[in-house]
Formats: sequence, structure tokens, C-alpha cells
Amino acid sequence: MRLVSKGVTKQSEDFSKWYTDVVRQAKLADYGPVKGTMVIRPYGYAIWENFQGILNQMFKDTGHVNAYFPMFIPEHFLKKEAEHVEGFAPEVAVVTHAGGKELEEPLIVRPTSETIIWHMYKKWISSYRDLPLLINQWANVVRWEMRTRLFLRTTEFLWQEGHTAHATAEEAEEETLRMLEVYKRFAEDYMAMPVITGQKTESEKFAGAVNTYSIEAMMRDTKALQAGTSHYLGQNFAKAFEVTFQNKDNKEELVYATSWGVSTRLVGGLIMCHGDDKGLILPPRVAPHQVVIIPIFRNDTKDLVMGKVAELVGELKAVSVRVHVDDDEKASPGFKFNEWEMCGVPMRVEIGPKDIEKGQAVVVIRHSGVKHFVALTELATFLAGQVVTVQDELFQRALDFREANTHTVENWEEFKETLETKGGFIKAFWNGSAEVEAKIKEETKATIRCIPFDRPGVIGKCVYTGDEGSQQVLFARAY
RNA sequence: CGGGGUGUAGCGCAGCCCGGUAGCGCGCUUCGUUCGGGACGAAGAGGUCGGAGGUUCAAAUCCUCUCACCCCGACCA
Repeated sequence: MRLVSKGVTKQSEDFSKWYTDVVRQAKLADYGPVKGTMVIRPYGYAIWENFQGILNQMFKDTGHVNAYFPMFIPEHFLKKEAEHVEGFAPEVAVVTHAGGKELEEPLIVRPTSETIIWHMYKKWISSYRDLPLLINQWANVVRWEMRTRLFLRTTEFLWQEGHTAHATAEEAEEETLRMLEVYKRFAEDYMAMPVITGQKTESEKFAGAVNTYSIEAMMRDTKALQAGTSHYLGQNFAKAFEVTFQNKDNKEELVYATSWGVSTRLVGGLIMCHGDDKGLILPPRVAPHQVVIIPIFRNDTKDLVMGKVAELVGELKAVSVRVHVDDDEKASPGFKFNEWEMCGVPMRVEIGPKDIEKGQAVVVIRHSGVKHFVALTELATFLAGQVVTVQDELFQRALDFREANTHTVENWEEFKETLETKGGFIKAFWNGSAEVEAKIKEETKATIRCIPFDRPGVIGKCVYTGDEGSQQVLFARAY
């Protein structure tokens, strides 16, 4: 079955609608029968698989190993860490019946795995020689959210969660920041999505963490998306699950912990970071198909064209370009142009009898619409080069967009005015008070996305209270 | 949980006000002609009108109840 509809809602008309249209028409995902659930379709899953492959390698390069922990967790585990249970209890799914009868103790379906992991770590850690313990798992988790959106917030989602145990606070803090940096590199170098790293405020941090850090990206509607988090858990879970080790001096100590994760939400971020009114735009490094070849022929020229296409496919594979040939004879070339633009394939090659006669092919770049007429002998080299060029251009474009939509404001009037008329990210000083943070959120819907690492050393007047000695933070309306 | 909306063919919808043979577009199947920016013709397949009850000679249509989903808010990656 080919595409059903012609085009999507314009971004400027209704960004939310645009997003849903793109997800469904590019066949990334569909709604599941249970509220808030999502079927990730093959094309969407291929993107996720690319994410997984890259991240997995990055985790291994930083010394982590993969494991798998059960999805069902005894209910009382969750209650062991006070903040953790308070944070997660409202959105936990509970299994009360199984095997045809009521269970002795209900089971929770993991909303995250800290509790079961630390239950196991207690068994595995006894000496400083067992540390650090650096485990990651790829898994599904369930959080019963009130409002859901495909990829961005679904009842069940896929993610990876790293859980590490360390002998010292310093080492655990280092790990927390190391993994945040891994996320930043992944977002920027692979997804071509610029992010801001920083620390979460007390009210925005993970339930059970000492500190939470995040990467924050700007979507094309100028709203913020938290794209990944890394938590320094201190000894909170070690205390709750009594995980201790004997140090070199034969003394018993509680271990220090981190956890960090990114989810299928990243796919939503990718869509909203680059897409346009024609649909999806995928950066080459994560695109399932980097190049789509659309052969143009009639019955009498079919063999000629397809013969040349087969040659080109071989050449492209030899230079590691992921190529797809759309040789469906039932669809017209024009139809295919539109469909593959909708699906965000970074580059399209058109090749027909006239091209072959001239020894060339037409290359069209998805995000810019620029047409190149390239000699067949140079096509593979050209496209391999464009993989890099397009990737860079998309990152630069996203960065320029973010910078153009980031505003620094001095006072409250300016804050509200800027948020209403321009939106985007707002840099402003904040006195560190949770009440002020809550008031600002209440009055403007903007939240503190993070306290950026990269900010001026200067301190200034709080944008809400005018208090001197306030620090600069990043505000935005967020997903 | 509040506000709004929608349930009729795979998808998008009309029909409902004013009860009387269930329709349209797209998609799908077969054949032929096409093919350089969303091709065309011909012939087909496909629906317990979300569910239950009621009114009526007769209900997609009127009444009552119910379920589900989507969108907007309060919670969250």
C-alpha cells in the first residue's frame, strides 16, 4: 500500500497536527488499541535501530556492558525510596491478577528499573573490587500518563537505562556528566540536533536523584524538548536497598550511583527538529535510506535504465551509502518524488533514458531542494560527500534557528512580552526559589529547562523578584 | 479529572435537522494504456452505521444509557 493522503498540515497552521500527520503519513508509527499506546512501524523502528546501534557502541566505548532485568517488580520495592515512590506511584501500572487468581503481592510494571537493579546490585557488590559496576539495559517501560503523543509521550516506550555503581561520589558524578556528554554528542553529531546541557532545578529533577542533568533541544515551533537525562543518585538507592561495599581500609561504605536514559522520544525530537511542510527531513547519519533512486523508464527503456541503476547501487554500497531503489512500476515518478520527500530521505537520484544518454543523473537534496546534475562516473563519490555535507547543513540550520529564537531578557514585562510574541528559549536571571519558579510557570507556562553549564559567570537581578545575586537560567515552554 | 470533538467500507467524510432500498472521494483487486513533480480508462470486491435499551409499521436518523478514541488544559522522559 502506498501513501494515502496528499501532503500534511502546514507547520505554521497547526504544528501539533503537522507532527501527527507526518508520523502517520511517513508510516513511522500508528496508534495501538489501548489508549496512549503506539505501534512503531518498520520505517520508524529503523530509525530507532540506527539510534540504538550508535548509542550502544558509544556506551561500550565508555566501558559499559548490557544486561536485562525483569519487567515485573514486587510492589514493595518501589516504596523503599521515599522520593522515588512519591514521584512514580501515580503513573505505575499494577498487575493484581495472574494465573487465574489474585496475587499475594501485586506486581508493578517497571516505570524505570532503579529498584530492581539495586535489589540485584546488593547481591553482586561486596568489595571495592566489584566497582565500578557499569550496566546498561535496552528495555520497555510503562508510565500511565494522562496525556500522550506519538513518540513524545506514550504509555509504553522503549529506552535504554544505564545504572552504575561507584566507590566514590566524585567518580559517580564524573560518570553522570560523562554520559550527559555522550548524549550531547549523539544528539549533535548524529541527529544533527543541537542541545544545551545543564542541570535541572530541584522541582524538575528525577524522583530519587541528588542531581539531574539534561540535554535540551529546540523544536521548529520553538518549544523545548528534554531529549535525555543523566542523574547523580548519590547514596539514595544504596541506602534504600542497603548496598554497601568494603573499601581498601576494610571499612563498610554505601555505594554511589548514577542512572541515565534516552528513549523513543528522541524520534519525536528528530522529526520536530528538522521537518518542514513537505514532511520529514532525516539527517543522513540516522536515516534508514540515505539515498533513494527513482528510475524513470518505459517498457522499451526499462532494461537500459535498470541495468544502470544496478551498477550504481553496487557503487554506492561500495562507499557505504545506504541506498534504496523504488522500482514500483505502478506508481509514477512524480508520486514517488512526493512520497520520499514526505519520508525525509536526504537525497534523491532520478535517472532516466535522457540522463543515461548524457552520462548523468539528477540529484535532489531533500532539505534544500537544490538540484545537481552529476556525471554517472562521479555519482557515488558525490553522494558519499553529500552525506557529510547534508549532515552538517542540517546541524547548522538547526543551530541557527535555535540562536535566532533564543532571547535574553532583563525584566518581567520583557519576559512575558518575549514569550508571548516570540516564544523560544529565554535566558534570564532567577533567584533560585522554587516558589518563584512555580509562579513563573503558572503565569506563563514556561519552565526552567535547565541551569546551563555554559552561562556567563556574572550574576544579576532575578527576572521575577529583582533580587540581586541571581544566576542565569534557561526558560521555555516545553513538551 | 475539567473543557471541546469524533465514532457510518482500509482511510477521509456526506447522509441525521425533516425516520422509508447506505452513499461519495481516496485506497484495494483484475485488465489495458501510461511513466522526467501526486497518470487514465474499464470492470470489481468491500459496511452487524461504536455498543445496549427504548419509541415506531419502519431507526444511521428520534429518546435514554453506555463505551472508545482524538484535541486543548492540570501531571510527566
